[in-house]
Amino acid sequence: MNMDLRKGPWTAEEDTLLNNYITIHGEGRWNSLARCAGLKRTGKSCRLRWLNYLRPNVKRGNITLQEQLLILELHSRYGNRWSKIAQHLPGRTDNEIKNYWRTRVQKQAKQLKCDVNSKQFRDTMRYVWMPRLVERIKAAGGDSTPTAPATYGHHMSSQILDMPRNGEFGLGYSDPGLRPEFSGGPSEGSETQVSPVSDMTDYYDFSGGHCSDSQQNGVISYPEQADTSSGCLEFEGLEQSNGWSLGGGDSLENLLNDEDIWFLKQQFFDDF
DNA sequence: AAACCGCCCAACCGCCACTCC
DNA sequence: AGGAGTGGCGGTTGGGCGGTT
Repeated sequence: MNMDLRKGPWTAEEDTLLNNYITIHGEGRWNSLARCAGLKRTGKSCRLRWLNYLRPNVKRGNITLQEQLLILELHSRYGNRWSKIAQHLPGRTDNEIKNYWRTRVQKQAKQLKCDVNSKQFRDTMRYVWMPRLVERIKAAGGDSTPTAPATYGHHMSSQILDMPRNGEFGLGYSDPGLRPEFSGGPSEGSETQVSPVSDMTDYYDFSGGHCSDSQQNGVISYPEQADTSSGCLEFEGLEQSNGWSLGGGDSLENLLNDEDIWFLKQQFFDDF
């Protein structure tokens, strides 16, 4: 009924109005809040703006390696339940995680010409990207000691990062209500930062590096996966036949170059 | 220099669940 | 019980921007 409701990008004035009102009166009852604050917006719009942008401690951009790993793991568990995933990433909104997934992860699936929900793609994430993320977090986060990266509580970090040498991989949340504790705001300390456009690439290195500990003998066991028919995926012979290895890199964008895509198709997507 | 293209992300939309009267 | 109002969630869109031709 409201004829002059505004849509589209928020102005600085609107942000100020919303911020000031919530500072004084608190959030909630969004429709009446919008009216009382003098905003020509729907309650929904106000709520979204507050939760995704104005709310204190909200983090935007620079999704860390640790956060990437968490997102991948949590998505394998929860699927597209973004708000559920966001609960484990303090300061991150469901919207941002959803955007991250669509722009970064789904892009890789697209390059592989497979469905992002397919078992093949999930396996690629689990057995290739995630172990590589763990390695890179370890490498960037410091050393081989149990010391946690700055952004994680020790409980979480020990679960995520102390990947057993026998190649088992899994975050192993023993507590379903576990929430990793980040030490501070964005861009702090030794937190492993990645640029918004370099998230998940560069984990493949076909130039001839070495296979990681997590993939010794070319076999990765993944005992915690209940939703796949096999908990073990063979990487045997990959290096020999293709010179494939999992060397380091700095960004995921280059993770799947043309050769990588070709190779992965050969290995995992032979229905092409 | 300008046109084009693809990516990113803020914001909107539709649906569903919950609460209150 | 049921209808209205509201909140929350996942999917989708479109504008801005940077890179490329």
